[in-house]
Amino acid sequence: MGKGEVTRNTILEHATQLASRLGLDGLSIGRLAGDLELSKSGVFAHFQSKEALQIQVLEYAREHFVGTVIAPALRQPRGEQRIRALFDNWIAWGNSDWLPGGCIFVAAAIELDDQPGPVRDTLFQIQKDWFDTMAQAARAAVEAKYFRPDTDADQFAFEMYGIVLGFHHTLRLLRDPAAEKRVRLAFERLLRQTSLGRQPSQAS
Amino acid sequence: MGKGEVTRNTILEHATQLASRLGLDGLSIGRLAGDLELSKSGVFAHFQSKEALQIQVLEYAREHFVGTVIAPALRQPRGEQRIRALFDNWIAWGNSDWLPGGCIFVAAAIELDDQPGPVRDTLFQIQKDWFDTMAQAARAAVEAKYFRPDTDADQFAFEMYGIVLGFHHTLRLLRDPAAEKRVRLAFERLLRQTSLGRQPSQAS
DNA sequence: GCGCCATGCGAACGTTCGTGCTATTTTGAG
DNA sequence: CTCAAAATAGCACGAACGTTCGCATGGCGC
Repeated sequence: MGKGEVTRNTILEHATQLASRLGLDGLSIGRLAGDLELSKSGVFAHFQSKEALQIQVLEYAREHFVGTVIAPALRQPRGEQRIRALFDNWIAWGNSDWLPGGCIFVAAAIELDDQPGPVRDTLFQIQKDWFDTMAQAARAAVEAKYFRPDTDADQFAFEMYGIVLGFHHTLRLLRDPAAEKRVRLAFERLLRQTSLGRQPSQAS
Repeated sequence: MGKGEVTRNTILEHATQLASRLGLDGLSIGRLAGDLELSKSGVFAHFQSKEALQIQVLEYAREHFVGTVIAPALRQPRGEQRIRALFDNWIAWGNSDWLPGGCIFVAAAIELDDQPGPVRDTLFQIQKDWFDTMAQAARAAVEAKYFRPDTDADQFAFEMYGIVLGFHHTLRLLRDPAAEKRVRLAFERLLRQTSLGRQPSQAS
């Protein structure tokens, strides 16, 4: 790994953390250069444009997300353990010190939701893949006889997503110390209702 | 209402819609002036600073939120009807043409969650009040014998909040046409589980 | 209908932004 | 050790930002 690549990684690391606090748009090349004691043009030279920097930040974050959230969970057996691992890792990801401003994908989703372009497209794909991963884990949980056979996997992913989003807002804006307790309660409720084993008749 | 106040309202109206798309930080006085065919200094004169403008935008949006979401719901009888009205009005608010970029409070919450200052404080209070309104409606639903007597009203508010946030993301970033169906399904599930009437034994 | 004061304009300020150039320094292969 | 190539610095640009100031002007109370 040449020196340039080392610098590039350093920049991306810092940029990712900065973007989690200030948003992808709040990222500025001058700020990055100042923080890392580089020249503005030195930083700029590693990326052809600010837009390219934003995209690479998203991809850099995705690699970490896959490595710390998805991959470990997929090493768990299908069913309850994998579902719970996805959830726990996700919660830990949003709280990690590595992202001082909270989940960068949540921040970016709000920021980019009506700003068409390649950056949005990148984020869209990341989020879509994540949804699919959750839904796929739900389908595997059905096969593993953990979830009810009539489970709507996409609906499960939707509800899981909402629960974690609620956690993110409650923790980060409202600073509610009960946020983690609440999110776990909500998830248990979702699991209880989706899983086999004593659950309501839930007609139709 | 003097001329100045009329202009001020026009500015705030446009600023609110702009902020819903670009964020409170993306708001720029020059952009506002251009759109409204005013001079930059003319716009600026109505507010002492950009920060004051941001705060007034939030308060302007809150008035609308109270008027179109909360007040009509509070005119419904306690219990199921009021709970459903809160939910329906909220969904409609997030979809309304009046907010072309989606709920401005959601956008602002992400943007401001780690940027201390008076703007964040204003939003914090708005969101806290909204949480309290939901929880209070849940308590009223308990009194009205719609919700189970052991209902945790704050937990209900948390879950309702998460469900709607999931809707917001699914609709706005993923553009999933099934978003509205999903959010209604999730809410029905929450209601079924919280309300009296055939519900699971839900031990402990 | 006079006169004042709210209202808005125009120009300018110092910064910061992203983005080009052209040098200069640093790196690593032969 | 040499020298081309890679990496970074330096400088400048045009544009946009929030903010300030002095000046015109027109709406409205008296």
